[in-house]
Parts: sequence; C-alpha cells; structure tokens
Amino acid sequence: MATPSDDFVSRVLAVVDSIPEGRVMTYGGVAAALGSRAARAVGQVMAYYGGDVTWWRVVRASGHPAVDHESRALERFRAEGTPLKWAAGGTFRVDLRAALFDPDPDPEDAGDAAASP
DNA sequence: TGGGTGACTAAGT
DNA sequence: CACTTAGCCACCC
Repeated sequence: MATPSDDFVSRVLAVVDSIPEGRVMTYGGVAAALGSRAARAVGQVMAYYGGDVTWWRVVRASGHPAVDHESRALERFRAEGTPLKWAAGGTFRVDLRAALFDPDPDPEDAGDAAASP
C-alpha cells in the first residue's frame, strides 16, 4: 500500500497513539504538537488511517467527537472510562477540563486553574 | 503548477 | 448554548 507522505502522517499517528486511555486530545492540539496548525489535515489523516489508530481519543476543540462518529466514540469512551459531560437530549461531549491530554505539560506556573475545580 | 476539498478553529450573531 | 462566517494547512487530481 502506498506510503503516503510519512512525514506529517506518521507524526500524527504517533501522537494519537501516544494518547493514554481515558484521555483525549484536540485536532488542533495534535497539530500543535507537530508544530503546525493544520487541524484539518489531522482530520484527513484520521479519515484515512482512522481504522488503525485510536481516532476516538481525538476530538474537536469543543469536546465533541468527529461528526457522524459520536456513536462509535461513545462506545470507546464508556469502555475506556473517559470523563464525559452530558447535555439534555442525550448529546454528550468530552470533559476537556479533566480528559484533555498534553504531551508536554509545562511544570512552571501554578496552573491550579485546571487542578482545583 | 494550480485548484478544490475536509473526522478543524476561533470569533461573531 | 447553538448556529454561521471566514481563515488555515496539508493532501489529492
């Protein structure tokens, strides 16, 4: 099979694969980890390789999973124990406040804003 | 070489 | 809180 531009694609897959269970990352966050803002390009990679990566651990900046994939993501989130926030009507979204994973957290700065609710 | 698209984001209504 | 508009980047034909 093809060896599509393994530069950008390979890095995206590596970051997604580095997300631990019960945690999620935003498309922009993955792109930022690569030094780019191509959140859309990340989505393209997921669309093509989503069958071999934990795509459900990658969500939008709002905490919603990829459109038309929420049902699949929900099963994974429930199985992985990812913290979710439920809204009336049955719609849900990932609690980024608790589930957002950062591959390179800054030890500096007393960021209690995300540690003391 | 150029143009169009998309599993997105941020800001405004 | 939900929907709409404009902007950006990488990939495909």
